[in-house]
Amino acid sequence: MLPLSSRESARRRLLDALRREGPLARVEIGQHLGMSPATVSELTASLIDEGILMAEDSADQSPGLMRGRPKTRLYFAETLGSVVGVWTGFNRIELRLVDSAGRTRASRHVERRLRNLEAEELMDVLAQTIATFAEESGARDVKAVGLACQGYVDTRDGIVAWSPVLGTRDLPLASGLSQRLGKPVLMENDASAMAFAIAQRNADLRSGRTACLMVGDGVGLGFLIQGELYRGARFGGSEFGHVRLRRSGPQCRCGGRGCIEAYLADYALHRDAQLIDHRPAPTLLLPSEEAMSDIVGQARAGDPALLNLFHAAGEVLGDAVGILIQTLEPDHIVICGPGTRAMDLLRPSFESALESQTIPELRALATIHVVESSMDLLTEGVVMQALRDLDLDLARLKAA
Amino acid sequence: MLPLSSRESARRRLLDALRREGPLARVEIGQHLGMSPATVSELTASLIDEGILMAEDSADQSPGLMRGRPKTRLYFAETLGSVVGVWTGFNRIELRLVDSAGRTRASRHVERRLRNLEAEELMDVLAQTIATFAEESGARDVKAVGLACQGYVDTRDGIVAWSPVLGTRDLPLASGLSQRLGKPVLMENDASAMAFAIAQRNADLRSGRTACLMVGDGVGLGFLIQGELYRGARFGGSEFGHVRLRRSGPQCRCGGRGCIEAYLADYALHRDAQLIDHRPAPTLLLPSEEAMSDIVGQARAGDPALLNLFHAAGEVLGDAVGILIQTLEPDHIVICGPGTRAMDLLRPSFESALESQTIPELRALATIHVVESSMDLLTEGVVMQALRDLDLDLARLKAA
DNA sequence: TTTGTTTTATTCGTACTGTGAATAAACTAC
DNA sequence: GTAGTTTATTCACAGTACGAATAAAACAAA
Repeated sequence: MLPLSSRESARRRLLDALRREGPLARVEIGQHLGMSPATVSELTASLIDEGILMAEDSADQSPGLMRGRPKTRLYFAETLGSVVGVWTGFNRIELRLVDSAGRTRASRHVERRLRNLEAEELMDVLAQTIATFAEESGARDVKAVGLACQGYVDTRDGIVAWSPVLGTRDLPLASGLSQRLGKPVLMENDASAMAFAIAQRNADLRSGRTACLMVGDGVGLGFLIQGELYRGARFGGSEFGHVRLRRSGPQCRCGGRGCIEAYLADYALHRDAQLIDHRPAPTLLLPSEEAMSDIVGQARAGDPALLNLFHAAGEVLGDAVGILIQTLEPDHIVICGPGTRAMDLLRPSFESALESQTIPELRALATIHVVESSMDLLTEGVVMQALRDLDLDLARLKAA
Repeated sequence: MLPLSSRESARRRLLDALRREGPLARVEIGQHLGMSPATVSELTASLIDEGILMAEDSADQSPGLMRGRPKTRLYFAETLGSVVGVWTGFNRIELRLVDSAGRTRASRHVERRLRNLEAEELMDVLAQTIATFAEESGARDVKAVGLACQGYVDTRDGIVAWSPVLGTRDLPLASGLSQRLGKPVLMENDASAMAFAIAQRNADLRSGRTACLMVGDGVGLGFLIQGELYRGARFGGSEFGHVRLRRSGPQCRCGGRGCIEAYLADYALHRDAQLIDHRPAPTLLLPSEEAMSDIVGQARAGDPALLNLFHAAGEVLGDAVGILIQTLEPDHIVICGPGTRAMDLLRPSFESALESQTIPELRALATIHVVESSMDLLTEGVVMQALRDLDLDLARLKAA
């Protein structure tokens, strides 16, 4: 939250690089980050001293076909413990156990719907689910929990002001879980977490401005400036999916009408597909991947009513991206999440809507990346953020 | 453009404070900026050495009712020269001559329409206008020119990709004028310039995130993070006015339909008011302030058709602010420009549209400021930016 | 085995920035 | 005058980063 000191930021960049790239020798770190060998030596010396990093045993080297002094790679100490990342979707909870080096040790998803629960019960269930997962994954050293969900998430105070997946408003979820689990709990908006995870895997996206539109269960936006998440006044990202694009459009889970989400989200497409067949409108649950594949398959086979649905959705996506381009002028636009499964169906109307909304000079600025990512990548993002927080805590602990 | 070194940023903050507050003693600078007296002494010593600042003669002090060593205030050296700020509107050019301390020495506006001119002629006319103004204002020491206009302005290269006020596309205006005037020319999007000027006058707006929506000739957005203009990938701010909010709304100057501007800008309100009276639709010129006052007056008197116009405009304004809140989550929203003259008429529908689009928690984040500002404030913003650039150039010159 | 060659890592001296504390300066009050 | 008060400068020091020199650890060649 508070601005990082020069040292802290160098330290963070160093540890970030090690998590992304795996073990690196000091020279390599210097090349990656543009630091002098002297600086890298000094930084790594204190990180090793603090027990965060370890130096590779020179014995276990790669084949002996290289000249010169061999590299000694640095890696994260196992003793640092691990972090559990959690995503709570509409009727599913994704869990991931990650060690301090950023390697996934275990992952699982649990079918569970939280919306019908009271605040206390909800937190009990969630805490229990996390604890069970950690135990059954054989983790004895969980240092923190990172939790992402849709909606307005106050990342600083760990309060969910409103979320379509929870029944209650202004829920102090972080403190509630923290109490139950005896560990710090860090909250994040889900689209922000996804944006961060995707940027960790693509260096291009970590330079300039990247707007990451996640389409799936809902529609969210994560915005990165130079690889760091943009933070608004209170809530991390923005619930961009609830921007109202059509004054009298279809019903949205937020209570409004014509939101971006009400056209593009899985639940919306599924609901509208059911309505075409005159079947009873389903509840607003997250439809299964099979159900969605089915709809996409029928549309690809030429079902005209379904094609219309995707046409309208693509148009809304084009308008949404147009707004982002005109407001933020990003260098990169990423469209990600399960919704990309139908990108071929969305594309024609997406592109024509985008064209009709922006001048060519502006459109040419942003590279549009379509990244097929599933929701479980999301837990990776929130874990990475939690790990970085832990790094910082460790540093400040030693300093005090 | 390139990130400032620690020293450069301290230096900039110091000079910014002096321009905003007028002459300050070293202690006062320290208090304003949270710097130690030692640091301020060191910084000011080199600024005085470089001839940028001067120390007040201890003789001309204020009344002798204070104890202790008297303050010696620091001020900008007169010898540093001045800067001309220019805004090109639809049929008006605003000019302002400012000295290095940020004080306005002269200002003027010229009625002139540039849209009908070819590129070369346009630049000739503009250069001539600026030169004449500078000469007639008795400025012999103009060091730079800052130029703001509506549209997609590439601030780095000084190219106007598209502007409703110019006839040509991708016009290299900065280099063209620079050649003709023999001085560096800095370009800026007009809403960005206005946002910067307004933030210079209100300290609150310089902390956190401030989205400044300028309504007048057109509709523009300037976005500030911690008092500094947000820069997109290429163009400074964003031509937010051309976000399309209604799929089949009124015609906009950009060629599209249903843009924010097509409801809110002066030309749009004026045009639609004429249409009500079945008078021939006027050309898309900037109507005079009198004509606009007339329309507002008739609406206040109860003309139902005009009230409808303002109702629709207010609704669009509410939607626009809603989008900003949901996308950027700013701490402050500023609505400024001549369009605020009708804020009383816009307000009811503005507020209901905003309410229907955002959840209360989110709406509560942003303070909405209505700042009645005319377009001539805009030249102040662009001049301030140009002065800061000059400061930096001076510093880098000395360093090399 | 010894002596280079090559690459990696550390150490050392230096430069820059920013700070607290001590000191100097410049005035008023009595 | 002298004491008191506020402002400005100086000085010693700490933190950070860097280039250059040096040390370390391997392989290659004689």
